Amino acid sequence: MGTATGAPVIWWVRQDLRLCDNAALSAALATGAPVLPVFVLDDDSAGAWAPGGASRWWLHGSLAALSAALAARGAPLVLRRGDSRKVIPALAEETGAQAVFAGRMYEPWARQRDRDVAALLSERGVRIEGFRTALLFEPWEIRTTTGGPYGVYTPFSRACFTASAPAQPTPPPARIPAPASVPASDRLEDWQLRPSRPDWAGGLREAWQPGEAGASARLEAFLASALHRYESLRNRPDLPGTSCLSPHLHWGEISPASVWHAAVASGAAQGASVEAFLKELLWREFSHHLLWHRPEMPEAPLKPAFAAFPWRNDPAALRAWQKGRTGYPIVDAGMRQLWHSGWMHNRVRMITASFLVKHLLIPWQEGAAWFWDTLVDADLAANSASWQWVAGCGADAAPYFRIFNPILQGAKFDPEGNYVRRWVPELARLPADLIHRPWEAQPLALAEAGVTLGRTYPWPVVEHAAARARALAALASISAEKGAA
DNA sequence: TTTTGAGTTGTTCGA
DNA sequence: GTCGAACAACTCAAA
Repeated sequence: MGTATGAPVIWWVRQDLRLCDNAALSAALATGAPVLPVFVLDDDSAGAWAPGGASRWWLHGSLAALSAALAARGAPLVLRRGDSRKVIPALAEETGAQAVFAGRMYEPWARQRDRDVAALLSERGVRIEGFRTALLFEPWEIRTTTGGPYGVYTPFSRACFTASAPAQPTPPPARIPAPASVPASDRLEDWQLRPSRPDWAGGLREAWQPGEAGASARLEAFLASALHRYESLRNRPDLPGTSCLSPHLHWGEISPASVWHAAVASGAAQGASVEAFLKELLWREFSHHLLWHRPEMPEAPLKPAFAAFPWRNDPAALRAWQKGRTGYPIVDAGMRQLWHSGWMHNRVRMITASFLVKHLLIPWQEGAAWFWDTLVDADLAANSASWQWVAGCGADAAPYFRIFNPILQGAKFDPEGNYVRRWVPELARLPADLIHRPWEAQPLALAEAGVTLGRTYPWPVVEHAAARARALAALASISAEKGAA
């Protein structure tokens, strides 16, 4: 191991805000040169897919945590803002760096940007190397027997289980040799990633601890208390049955390989629950697989027939959905949990998304845009793939007749009504058998619970049976047979 | 090339 | 109240 002197190499930190199990960082360290960690806030390149409000709040915390962890190991984090096509080559020039190491990104805009940056660096004789830091498998590694990409989840997951297991995670470096001269950095505070006027982030602060330490703590808590019952309780929004790792995984504060191996090692005795959890990690992989092979996925339906779907333009209904005022308690609870905490239980994401798309016939892109702005785990691959799946226009999509009944779903997965009570407090005093359908309650029962429909809580914006019939008719209008007739 | 079985997460209706 | 079938047609993946 030589001493760290001379020109540095750049570790370009992106969605891999961690020191553990980071192949890009390891490769930078392996050169023996001083390492300069750099993060670029590149809203220019991301365009419409720049991080939304909740994601920016998270990013601030995660960068602060990474900066502190790096400082403790002797290396300062350099922050720069602007188009990476300018910032990265300029930094290489300024520091004399001959190499740049980065974790790969898979968003279409990021792929284009990274190609451009590589070309610009190449002109200057600087090399850039990409590493797999965000996924278990590269999207192009998993292939069907004929060599093509998968379009159906189950065979994709089987191929992943058959492929060689992801490598064991590597420990964090004890020390990171800093360059003798460190270029100027922006102040994180000056980026104003956190809201101030008004400060709406109180619920986020309560719920989350961004950063690598927070990610590890969340994983440990999940392994200790919920993994062994994951298969049965993961659908219960009223109970802490899920891992809540999604934002940590999105920002790369923990590697999917770390999560994979921890689950396998800790839950060996509860095979079914471990397998159910690993399959969720593979859904994340599948989303990236789809985005890689179908880069139009965030904007356009994967099934072309849906271009002719009779979507409605209904700003008032969209607003009611966004604000949790649809009159369907399980839907409103989910939308308010999202607004308050930046996160929503997966079961409720399906219910609320189905409601927007099928009961209200509002384009899935509107829902995806709202989630993009409000979720702390907003991820282009997962968000786009999941909305398309619910809408029926995606890969392996839900059949046309699968229209969630928000009353039945509420009764089935929030049987005591405690999830609704938590997020829709004006209904808290209704008994469990009425809380998911307050409009059917007798006047006396409503009065005893202090509920006045239309005043303390809205009437349903649409009637379920009528909305279901309307959705089925809309779907029939784009079916192949109908189109040919 | 052709064939075959299958496809995350559901609801409703009628027996 | 419970239970099983119907609900389209299509595409995918593998044999």
